[in-house]
Amino acid sequence: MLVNSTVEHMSHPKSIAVDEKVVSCCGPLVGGVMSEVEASDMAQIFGALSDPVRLRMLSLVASQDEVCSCSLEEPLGKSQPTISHHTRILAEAGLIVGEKRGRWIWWHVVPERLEDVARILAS
Amino acid sequence: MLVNSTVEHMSHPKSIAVDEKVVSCCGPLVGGVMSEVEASDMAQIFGALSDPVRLRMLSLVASQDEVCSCSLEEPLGKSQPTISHHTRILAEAGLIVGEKRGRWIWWHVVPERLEDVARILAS
DNA sequence: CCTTTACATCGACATTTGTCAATTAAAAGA
DNA sequence: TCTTTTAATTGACAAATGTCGATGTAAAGG
Repeated sequence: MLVNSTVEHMSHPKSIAVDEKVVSCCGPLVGGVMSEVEASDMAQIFGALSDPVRLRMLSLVASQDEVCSCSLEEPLGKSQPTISHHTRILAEAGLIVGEKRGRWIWWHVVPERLEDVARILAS
Repeated sequence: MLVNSTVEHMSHPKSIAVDEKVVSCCGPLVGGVMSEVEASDMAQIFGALSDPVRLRMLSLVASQDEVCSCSLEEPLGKSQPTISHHTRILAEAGLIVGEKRGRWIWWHVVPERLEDVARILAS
């Protein structure tokens, strides 16, 4: 999500089921069959990781610990609206966070979130 | 992939880059920016995990260690062609393997594959 | 053979997704 | 206030995706 440095933190809107029920406990191998709600929440996260541009974007953000949107256009070869579109999807999945300072938004990864997703798969 | 018990094992067709370069070493946080080929390979795997029906299907298969396609239709509430479609996508991502015995195909998960994907995220 | 059963394939369709040009919004500096 | 810069939003469009009915295929049993 996007965080304004002069304002309170926003919580991830769609991460409740994953955070509390799935991630903290176990992977899909345990605890019976996944509910439709759990499945939809998890699908949203994996959907954010299912695009090559977003995966390269994520690795770019991870390679430094702060990257502004403007410096993503050139290495990814995409237009400014497309970059904005993809950062939004990664942010809504809780994988990156943007902090607005002046005219720029500085993105950084959320390592705990990546670990959460990893824990879903390997119980 | 699909494995016929009377025939040799098939290797996963699209998993080379992930298996050798990404998974065995590190997550997206290390080793510079991801190449387009690596990103496409990983996106295919995450794409297989980005659908609620497939996630529930995976958890169903994981909950027992062998499930035939026919017993997936009812709990998932989808038609037989749709089930076939989704099993194929999960299998092409290397997440499940099907073994044909008689008229049935018995599916089971590939835990090592799940661990591979987990290792991509949490280096 | 013929029938039945389990699964794959095909064709069609609606929905979703990725993309960009054009425009809007907001922040900073002159 | 006016201009510049950075990012979000809108509108449009092609491509990909999920779904099912209809049909094809292969295995087993009469």
